[in-house]
Amino acid sequence: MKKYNPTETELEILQILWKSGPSTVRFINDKQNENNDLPIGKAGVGYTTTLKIMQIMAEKGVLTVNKDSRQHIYTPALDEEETKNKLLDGFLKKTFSGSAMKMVMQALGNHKPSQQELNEIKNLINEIENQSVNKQDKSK
Amino acid sequence: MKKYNPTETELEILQILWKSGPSTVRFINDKQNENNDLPIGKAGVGYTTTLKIMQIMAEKGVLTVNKDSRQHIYTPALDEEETKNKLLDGFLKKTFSGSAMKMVMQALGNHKPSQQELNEIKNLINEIENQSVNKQDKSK
DNA sequence: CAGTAAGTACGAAAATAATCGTAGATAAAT
DNA sequence: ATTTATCTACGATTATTTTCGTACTTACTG
Repeated sequence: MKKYNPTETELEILQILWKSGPSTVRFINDKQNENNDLPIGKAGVGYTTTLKIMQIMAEKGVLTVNKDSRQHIYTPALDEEETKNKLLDGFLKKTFSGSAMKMVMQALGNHKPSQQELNEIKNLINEIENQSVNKQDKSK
Repeated sequence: MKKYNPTETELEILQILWKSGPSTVRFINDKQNENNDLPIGKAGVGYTTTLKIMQIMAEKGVLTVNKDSRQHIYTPALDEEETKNKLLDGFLKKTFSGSAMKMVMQALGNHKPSQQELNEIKNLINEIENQSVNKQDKSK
């Protein structure tokens, strides 16, 4: 299994697909252009640009495509969470010497989380701790 | 102030500089080639490649260079923490829709931190909580 | 059915990043 | 004082990613 890394644009497209489900090129292209609210004079991404990228992605196997109807329907072939984990991993290696802790610390220290968010984390930490203490029947 | 984003290679060089302090091209190039332990047949990064990149970085103002001696000495012109924060921010936007929490949760859930690491985080959380409790009139 | 709108296919240009070869200058070694 | 090693300068090449123009094809409208 070779290592695949989505490019910027590919990732943007994947995100839209993960969020909205299988879509046409038209839909994706519209989303791209409304997301990146463009400066006054500047045009958005051309339709054929998006098309081309998505065709390439399909070639690579990153998307599957249903050609039954004229408007081809593209579906992400990669698991969202797994892909994000890989991206996170690569980012960690490059930027924080692979230390998730360093990054978490920096993210927490930097981003001033709300009390609610802090609680979420505390809960998660508790879960993790309990898990390792009594890993007996945790079938949740 | 325009937004600058180091490329892969530039970041690698910055990391070495941040870690080791002002350095010559030779030093950086050596580090690069010992870090990326290369597959048997494959050569490392050429010296002039590293040189060229660093010259470009200097042009951009990302590095400063002292040319007093023949071996030019390069120094990072960007603050490490600030730069990493920006990178983190960009990564969050692209990959986790800008939610630091989502990412932290995924990082924690994924990487199975040690008890020691968990404690560090708990401490940090406590610090943050106390901070917001004590400084009452802190309008955010 | 004619004409327009909306798709896909695909080659090729433009933009960006990374690599290297070669030349010339300076220092070090013998 | 030669020769050899080490540097910098810099153009040019390669690789990768993104963008788009153009040609077809198929649907829709009247």
